[in-house]
Amino acid sequence: MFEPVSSRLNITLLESEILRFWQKHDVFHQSMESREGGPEYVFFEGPPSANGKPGVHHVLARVFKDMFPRYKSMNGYHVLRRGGWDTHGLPVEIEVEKRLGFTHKQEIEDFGVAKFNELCRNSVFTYIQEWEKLTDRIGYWVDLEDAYITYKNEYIESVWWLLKSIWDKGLLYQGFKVVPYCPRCGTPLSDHEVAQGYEQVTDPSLYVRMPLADEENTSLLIWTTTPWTLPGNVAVAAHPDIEYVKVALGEGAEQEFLIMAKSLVDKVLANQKFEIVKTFKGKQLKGRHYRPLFTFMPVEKDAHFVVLADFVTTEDGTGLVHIAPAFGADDMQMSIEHDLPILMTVNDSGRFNSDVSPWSGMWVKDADPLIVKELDQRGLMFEVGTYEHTYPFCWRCDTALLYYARSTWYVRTSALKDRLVELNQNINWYPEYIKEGRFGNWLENNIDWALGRERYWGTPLPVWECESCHHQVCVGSVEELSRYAGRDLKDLDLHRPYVDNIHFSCPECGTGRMNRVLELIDVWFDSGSMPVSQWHYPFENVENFKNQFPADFICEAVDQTRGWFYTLHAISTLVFDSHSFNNVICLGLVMDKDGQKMSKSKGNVVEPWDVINKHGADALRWYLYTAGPPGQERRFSEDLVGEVVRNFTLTLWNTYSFFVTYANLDDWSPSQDVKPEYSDLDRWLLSSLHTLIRDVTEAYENYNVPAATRPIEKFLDQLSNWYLRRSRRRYWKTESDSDKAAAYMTLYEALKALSFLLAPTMPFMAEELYQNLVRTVDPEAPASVHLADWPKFDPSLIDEKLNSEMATVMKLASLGHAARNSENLKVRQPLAEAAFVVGNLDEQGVVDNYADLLKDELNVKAVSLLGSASEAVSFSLNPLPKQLGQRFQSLFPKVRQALLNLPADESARKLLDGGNISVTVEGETYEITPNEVEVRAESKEGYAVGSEGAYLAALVTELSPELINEGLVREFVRRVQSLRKDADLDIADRIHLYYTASKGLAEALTVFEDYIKEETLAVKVIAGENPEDLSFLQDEFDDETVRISIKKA
RNA sequence: GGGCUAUUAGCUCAGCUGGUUAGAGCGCGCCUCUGAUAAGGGCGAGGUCUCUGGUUCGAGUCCAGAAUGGCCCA
Repeated sequence: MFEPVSSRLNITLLESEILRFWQKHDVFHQSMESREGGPEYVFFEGPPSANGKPGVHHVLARVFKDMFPRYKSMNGYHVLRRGGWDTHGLPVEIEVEKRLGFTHKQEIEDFGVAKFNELCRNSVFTYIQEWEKLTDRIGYWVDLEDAYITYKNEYIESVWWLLKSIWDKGLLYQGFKVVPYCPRCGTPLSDHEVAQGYEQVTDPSLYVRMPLADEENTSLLIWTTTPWTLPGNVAVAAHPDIEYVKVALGEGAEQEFLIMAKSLVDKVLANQKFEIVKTFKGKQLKGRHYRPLFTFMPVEKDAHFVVLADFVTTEDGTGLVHIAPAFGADDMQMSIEHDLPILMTVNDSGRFNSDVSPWSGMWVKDADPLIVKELDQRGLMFEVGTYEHTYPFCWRCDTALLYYARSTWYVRTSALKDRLVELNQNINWYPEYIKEGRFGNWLENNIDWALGRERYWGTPLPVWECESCHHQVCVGSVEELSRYAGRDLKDLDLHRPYVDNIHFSCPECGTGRMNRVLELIDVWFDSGSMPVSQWHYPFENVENFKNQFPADFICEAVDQTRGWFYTLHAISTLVFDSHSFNNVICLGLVMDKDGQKMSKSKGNVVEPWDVINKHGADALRWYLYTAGPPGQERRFSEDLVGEVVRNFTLTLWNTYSFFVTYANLDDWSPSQDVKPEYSDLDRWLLSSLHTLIRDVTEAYENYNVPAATRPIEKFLDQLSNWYLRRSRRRYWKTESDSDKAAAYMTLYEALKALSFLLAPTMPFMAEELYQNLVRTVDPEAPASVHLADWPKFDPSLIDEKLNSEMATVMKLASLGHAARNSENLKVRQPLAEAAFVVGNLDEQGVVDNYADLLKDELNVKAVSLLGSASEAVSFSLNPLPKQLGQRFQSLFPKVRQALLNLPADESARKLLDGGNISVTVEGETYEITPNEVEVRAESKEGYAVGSEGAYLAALVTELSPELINEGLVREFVRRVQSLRKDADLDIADRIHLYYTASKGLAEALTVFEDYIKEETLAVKVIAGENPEDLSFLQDEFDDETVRISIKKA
């Protein structure tokens, strides 16, 4: 006996019971332990940070991460699924700062770094319970009890080891560079951080005069959108080969001369009267001095002259670019090439320093209008407008970034660019275009990794520097640091401020004191180092690391291309000269219903719990797998999850519940003695099933998620709406013969296989099916479907011919229904005959071979094939472009026309009998085979016909009295059945049936009494009577009236 | 400005190396079937396959350009 299954499904109840079951039997850990000794399949968890709530986009990543480890486990692989948490970094600090009401770094210093970091450490897991609950509820199996945590000393020590390895290769260096800098956070941002914060802004657009020193009344005209950089100006750049002009503007005393690029004159001086006085190449401007706009700071070097540079363009502006070395990467390059002074007019809070007296202490962007005003008053402002462009903002605090010259630490990744690119060839990217596209391009354009962060809560950069001789050492372990310090530091917290308090004397000069450099490292280095650091390698777990590197599979959203995907790849390339992962699924971002990215800051994050509580985790998972290509962005819609439940889950459930109900009624089990005798329909279903197993397995091996899921939907549809619909009677007939055994066995095999095929994707439903269908009959079977083996397909059961034949049968049945419809012939009315036309000779056998099936489905007494000799239809020819086009190329249109000119009926008959026909085009005669022309059948008058392309179904519509009677009886039976249903009778309950009917119907009912008894499980049929104590149904149809009552026998 | 990617029915998506009637599901309207089904079946309305050129006997598909959305980089 199987556990009885209600036809109603309570999804959330079912899922919570399954969760309890897994927990009780510790199935997750068993799924790892039971596969120990098997080949390793390595999965890396990209660590999320638990100081924010998980959203739907996290669910997306987690369910994709889940399915492959489950699949591989079922295939005998040992899959460690170690979780991880990303715990360092600015986001954590910002949360704490907000709580403390801090707005500036100095407040942290005053508060005390030790205390501050303690608060950070405590806040890191604010939402960890939320994460654990959700992870558990969606069935994502990952080991969170044994998760790696990036703030642990062991983790940090491994990171230090990696940094030391990079240092030893000479790839860690300190440089002076203009970096995107957040003045509020007081730290430079890495490129991937900057990338997250571009916004459309409106900035001032200024055209400013720079009066030449040696030419009266003549100015260089420059353009800028950042007035605050003007006090730092030391030069103007011109392109050596662009044409410049001197133009005259105004009259008399008002007259002045401006210099700018020729091609921009019309744009800049639109609506103004001007005259070009002189045209010359940019190189002629070289070295021309102009009068500085501001002189706040002393200039020790020669400055304020024109330099030549290739980066100057004429896309906008004036073709003359103002250079402030402290505030632009190109500008800094110029200062190096031309030995220009660097004017640091702004402090590291983004405010003017005391030298810039009028605006000292003012936030530079606030000073913009004041600077404009001053220049205007001095007559230097030519034009002021506004300019819309994208400008970077701090991705966390939303402060405008400044490009600002800082000394900071870099990893010289650009030195290994070629290796990064080569090793990328070892990675399979899904979707594939990321490999050479987004990721490949990023590697090709690699720039050094800005590693330093001037912050508090993070992995300290383990570099110590001598106060006196500036000798630097990089420390790669606690043990090494202990040696330097001359005491055992194994209990030292490797965070600030504790590491900062470790000093020792300089090993180089022997006298100076060594201080740590104070910087932290980019948190992305933390997460990118997880293959190593999660094992505390090389200090421990050397074997584990070696077994678990590189990963076979990782999966995150596409925004990690420059994030985790890159840092994993970069670190493994730098340190191990290896790639870090073999296969990666790169998910598209989840958008809200309007196509906007979901993010915490926008507050449009969909609450995953709403969806799960309503539709269940399986349905949400299935939706995410099947909704579209994984790499494509997707708009999330809760309604579509509901559709999964209606179309897929409930269909599956009903099929399952049908099976269990009837199998129990018949006391059937897979081990019964009756030998099944499979029908064509059974063999077709098994063929489809094994085709499905083959295709799904192949899809998993290729990381093709839609191909691993969508075909299951199609199979289930065919199982439920064709196989089962066509087989229904086989289950409720009374005798338990070999045909019934075959029907049960086939359906059982299909449902059982589905439970395995669905295990990685719908783990809850799969478990339910498995427990009831497998475990109840085989207590020796593995305790869970997730501990069982993945099914193997049997090629001997795959019959392509059968598959295509059945497709034809389904098509004919569908046309038969269409034909009935066209004449309003309801299916309950039996008809004498249905006749079919099929497209080609090979398919003609189908009608005979599947005659019973077609008769039953269409409720007709006979089926036949309308041969070529038939008078019932007329034919036309449809020359097939694919075949004929390829054969005749440009001659095709003429051949086609020639074929259409042939007498259609005669040609069609030849073709239907397998013969060739010939056409003559331009004097040449060609033989045309039946494969090259489709024969189409069309209806003649007097038939109910349905047709599509070459296929046609025609129904004989004349009704004999017997057929009419049978139709009446069917109407009657249907009403009895619906009474049974309304009375809530069990499907096997016997009844007593009473009726009174009008004359014609009464006659029919007498003739078909046995049939009625069989269909309605009536042990007694009493005509002409409706007992008064029973309610009755009164109805009219086909000009007959009837009154029916039933009673449970 | 550059790169990647997408654009097919009201919505969500298929459409293989080019083949002439562009499909499915949902939704909508009409009809129908049913002792597994919250379902099923049939018909219908709904498409200039984003646009413009080109290649070809033939373009949703290939090429060039453009537009719009998304992401990334400047």
